[in-house]
Amino acid sequence: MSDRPVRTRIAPSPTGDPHVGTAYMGLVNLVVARQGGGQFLLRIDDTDRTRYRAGSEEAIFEALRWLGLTWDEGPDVGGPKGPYRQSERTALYREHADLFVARGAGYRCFCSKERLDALRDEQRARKETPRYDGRCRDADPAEGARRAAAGEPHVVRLRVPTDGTTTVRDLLRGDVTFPHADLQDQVLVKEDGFPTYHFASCVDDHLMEITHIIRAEEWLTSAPLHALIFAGFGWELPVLCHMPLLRNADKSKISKRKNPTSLLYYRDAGFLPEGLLNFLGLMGWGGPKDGEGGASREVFTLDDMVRHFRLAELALGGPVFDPAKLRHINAAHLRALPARTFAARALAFLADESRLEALAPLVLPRMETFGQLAQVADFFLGDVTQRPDLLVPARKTPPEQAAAAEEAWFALGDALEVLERVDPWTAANLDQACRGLGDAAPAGWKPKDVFMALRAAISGKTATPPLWESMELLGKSRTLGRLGDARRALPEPSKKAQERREKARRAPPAAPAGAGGPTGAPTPAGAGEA
RNA sequence: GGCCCCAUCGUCUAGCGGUUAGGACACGGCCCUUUCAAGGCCGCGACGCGGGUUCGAUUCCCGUUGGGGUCACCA
Repeated sequence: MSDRPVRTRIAPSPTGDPHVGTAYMGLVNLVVARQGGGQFLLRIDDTDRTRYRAGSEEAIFEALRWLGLTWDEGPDVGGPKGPYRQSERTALYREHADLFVARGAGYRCFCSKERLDALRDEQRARKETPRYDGRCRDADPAEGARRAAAGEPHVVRLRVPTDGTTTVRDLLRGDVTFPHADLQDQVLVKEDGFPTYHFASCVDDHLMEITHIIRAEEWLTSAPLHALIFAGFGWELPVLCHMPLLRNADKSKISKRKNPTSLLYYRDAGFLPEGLLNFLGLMGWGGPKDGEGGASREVFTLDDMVRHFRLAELALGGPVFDPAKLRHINAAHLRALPARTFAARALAFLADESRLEALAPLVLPRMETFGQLAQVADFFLGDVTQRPDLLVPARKTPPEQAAAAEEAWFALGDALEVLERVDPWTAANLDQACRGLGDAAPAGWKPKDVFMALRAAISGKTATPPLWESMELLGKSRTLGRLGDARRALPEPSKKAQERREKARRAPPAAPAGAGGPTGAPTPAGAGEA
């Protein structure tokens, strides 16, 4: 790491919308690479075929390009260390897995999933930390090789020393020590032959000559595993740096439940890339200290950041992502635009020709002059002021309103869950997916009340073009964003009420057929490591 | 629960042994103004707690509390 040129990377996985955390990591990694005169790479971490979402990779490219976080090497631009898509590197992983096993750093494990599940349940019942019991650990490697060659399904595991500790040096926190007793023989290659994150990432970081691994703090506890993998290969470990996690207002890890997290949302809602980047740069950092007497300045550009940012001085408290502050920073950048630039960018934001074309069939029947366009199309063109009063059925009497607000909160939550899974985002699909929502209407609500709540949430009014067409045109990120806004405009039900509701949902009295209702817990946004 | 990380105004942060603890957002007030913004001024508001170390702790150490993360053939 000493005199090699600085090389950093982000490795998002294409499992959903491009995440604001990806942009945060991208920003820091880009800045550090630029400061070191090196390269910033983009690697797509798509080793989990079950979570892969079509179009997600393109959306990541698009969002990062929009932000101006351009990569020097990546799947689309190529580079000397490619390929940069992990699914295209399987031969490399297989080769390295064999080498790893040959070196005795890992071993083949033939335990069945059933056995491991049973083991885990047992351990949990005894209130122990679930971990692999090492049954295959000391089997004869030659025997393992023979069974593997015979095509017997198996995984490859890391051989963690039975005693002692591993200490990793984090750039921001110093040495962090993990007893091996708390680690387990992690799976490195899955039964399907694909590597797990841990393995692929280490192999790639080495082969791509990454010098600084800058990633989110959630990875800190797997750092010793990675250190062991690098050591197993006899490779030099890059500099490790774990960044604090972006937080919701309640300090939990940022989530789409409590914040818009999709970069596409911020783009479509009319934030400037330089504004969002600036705001992200403020997370953990006070801005360039180039003011009077070294005063810090919190409105700055990417170039300023490259000039002044000091990774080692980053604040470690998990910063709360505050939309109000983001708007303020964005406003500063907006107001600095020369009139000419403003005009060009405003035009680009409002609508390109194809978007106006799509708008035509929805607004034409509802307008007589262009003078009425803005009024009819207001919620397509810009932000909406939420009207909590419109989210509950109009005929509810004032005493019923409070209870109805709670019902609306839950109904919007259900809608959010259903809508998140709609792909592709078309009116027909939306219609199909939301059928069950009407049937699942709260007691005392008619199906149309639920759809009126959705209408009010996306538009702030009760008279609009057809719901599904409107949602389609509005786009997924903004639709979900507004539903979330509407929900936050309502008082949040008590924890108790939420638990009660959760329980009722798990054991539905009579699930309406084809309701498509929410079943399993939704997977949290896969920001990947970036 | 085990392990790991973290801790200055409600929020983002400055501070790196001696400061009236600074700035920004938000909030409140005033000014400017035909209105609303923007802008200017003022105000509100923080070192979680307990031990040490030290002449002196927001700052260093330990503990505690609180928050967060992580414990998958997901990343």
